[in-house]
Amino acid sequence: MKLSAKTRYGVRAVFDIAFQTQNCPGVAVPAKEIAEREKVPLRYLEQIFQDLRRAGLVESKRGPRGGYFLKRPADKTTLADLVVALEGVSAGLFASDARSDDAELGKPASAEVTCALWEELDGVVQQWFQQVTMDDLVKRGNALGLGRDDTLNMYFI
Amino acid sequence: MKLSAKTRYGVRAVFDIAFQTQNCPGVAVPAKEIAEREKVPLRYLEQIFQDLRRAGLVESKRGPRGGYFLKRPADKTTLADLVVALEGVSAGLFASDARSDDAELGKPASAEVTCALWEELDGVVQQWFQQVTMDDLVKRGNALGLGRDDTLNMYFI
DNA sequence: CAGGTACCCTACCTACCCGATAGGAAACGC
DNA sequence: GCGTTTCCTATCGGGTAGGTAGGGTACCTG
Repeated sequence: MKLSAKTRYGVRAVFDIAFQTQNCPGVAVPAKEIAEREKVPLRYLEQIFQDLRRAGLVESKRGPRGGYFLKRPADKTTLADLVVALEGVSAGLFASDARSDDAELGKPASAEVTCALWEELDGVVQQWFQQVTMDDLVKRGNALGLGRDDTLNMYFI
Repeated sequence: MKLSAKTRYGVRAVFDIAFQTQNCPGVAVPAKEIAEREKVPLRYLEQIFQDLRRAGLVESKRGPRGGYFLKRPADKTTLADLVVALEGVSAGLFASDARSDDAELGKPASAEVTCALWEELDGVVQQWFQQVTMDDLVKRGNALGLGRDDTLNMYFI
């Protein structure tokens, strides 16, 4: 009953990109910088970004001046997208295991009731995930007065 | 991002008692019967019931004719009670881990935003858990026409 | 009071998976 | 071509979920 560190790292990482590049969308942010700011092991963060890239949420640019940037605008990427990409579950965060209980020969008497229950919970949670966009988080960051790294904005002077 | 089998088993077990004794509340249901109906390993189910008993959700009676029965009426026991008792988390199902990220020296830049996020999610989920009672589940079971075991009602003829 | 029933307590074990580290290859920019 | 940065794969240690086991204790019945 908890989110994996992978997902939490991933949310922080994507938020970091969205926040840092809110004035210059599409600019690549190197993983190294993100790792330092967000206190995520670099080599582990790289793996996370691979998952995000394969899921079509970020794109990458190699070599100097390379890094990662959002494929879609920040208000089109939801927490649900991240969770699905990183938690490794397509649909049914809670219900999935309950299903396997039935699959085994001889389903429990109360399966009809409890399975429906977990699916409802899934619905509630997924709906909540879907209505939180990265842009929402950026706005929150601004409201809290979080600091941006200047190096990115340099090129806009 | 999933409930443990322990919690799922526990929900089924408590539902089983509530459902079987809906016409004769307070009658003890032996673990052995529950284990068979709900397809839960008996020795494991016993452990689960110990947690539930210590949490004050069920009471037990030893010896022949013994078993477990609900301490409170079914409409006063919520899913939240069960989850707290079995998942081993007092408060903060999601937020707990995010906290420890901060605790480590050098908190990530986005901690202010993301921690608040997980706490909100906690709130949503916990609220949902709190508004589902065992009695609700019993009603669902009846609506679905689930079968009760006759042996308990025998004594009411 | 004897013996079976059923709960109770503690220890232990094992397979899985999360989180992380590592090595090296491929692309890119200057 | 040389440094930078992403990309791919393998590996690995530790924690824990899930279940087994053994023995004890209360209770009822005959």
